[in-house]
Amino acid sequence: MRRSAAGAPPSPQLLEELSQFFRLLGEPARLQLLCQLKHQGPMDVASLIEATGFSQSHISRQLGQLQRAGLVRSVREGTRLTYGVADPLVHELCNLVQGHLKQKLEQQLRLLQAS
Amino acid sequence: MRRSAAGAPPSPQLLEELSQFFRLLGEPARLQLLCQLKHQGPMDVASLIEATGFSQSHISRQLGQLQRAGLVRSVREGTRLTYGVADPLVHELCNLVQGHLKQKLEQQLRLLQAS
DNA sequence: AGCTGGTATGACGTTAACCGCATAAAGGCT
DNA sequence: AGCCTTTATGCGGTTAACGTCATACCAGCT
Repeated sequence: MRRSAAGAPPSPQLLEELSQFFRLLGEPARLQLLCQLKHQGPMDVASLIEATGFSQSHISRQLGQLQRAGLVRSVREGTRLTYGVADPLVHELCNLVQGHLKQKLEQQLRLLQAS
Repeated sequence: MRRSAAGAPPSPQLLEELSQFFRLLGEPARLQLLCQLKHQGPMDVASLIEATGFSQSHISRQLGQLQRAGLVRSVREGTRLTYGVADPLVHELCNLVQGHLKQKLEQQLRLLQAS
């Protein structure tokens, strides 16, 4: 067992899928929609428009992508759709990254205080 | 305590930083470099060029971004630099997402078999 | 059926990111 | 000092994604 070598090298295809997923969260608008849904619970599109100020078509596109990725699920209520988070994954990811960002800032603080 | 409402609503600034971080991993080239370093351990730039086929300037730029994000750290060895992963975070993130992708595929399989 | 409210989608301008080429900057030699 | 090797950076073309407008689609109602 080699040191520092973890698992198998990821195939190009997996690499592409992983980066494609991360790219979804790399767009502030989509991340905002996800956080909004996480924070407020399921919402219909009209509420999302009101909450974010985005246009209807924009929201529809973003939610479509998120739904295809399995992050969000829609339920019909009469003529309108209500969207909700379908997987807590995003929340966990954000928490992990947030912890990393915090650590980085603390480190920078220590460097400044040491000078 | 409200149901389905987790934590505070993320500030626009945090949202931007989070998405910026995810955008780093949204580029296949960067993710490949990270995985390469994770898999092989620390490597110098020449080895990375050989392993990935990317141009020197390209690699330098990507590693620069990753280093500013605190994901990678460089050590001078004479005239050349050796880069290594500075945070296991990316590995954890990829594992989480990979699990999600797997689950999604299994679900699609079940849907096909049910038809 | 037609009509209305709600959502998705084709087309398109605009912005941002990638990526390579050439070159500058930095460190190590004689 | 000069020279060479290695890495970083300004510049520019190209590609991909965003975001809007207009429009098509879809479900429910009279």
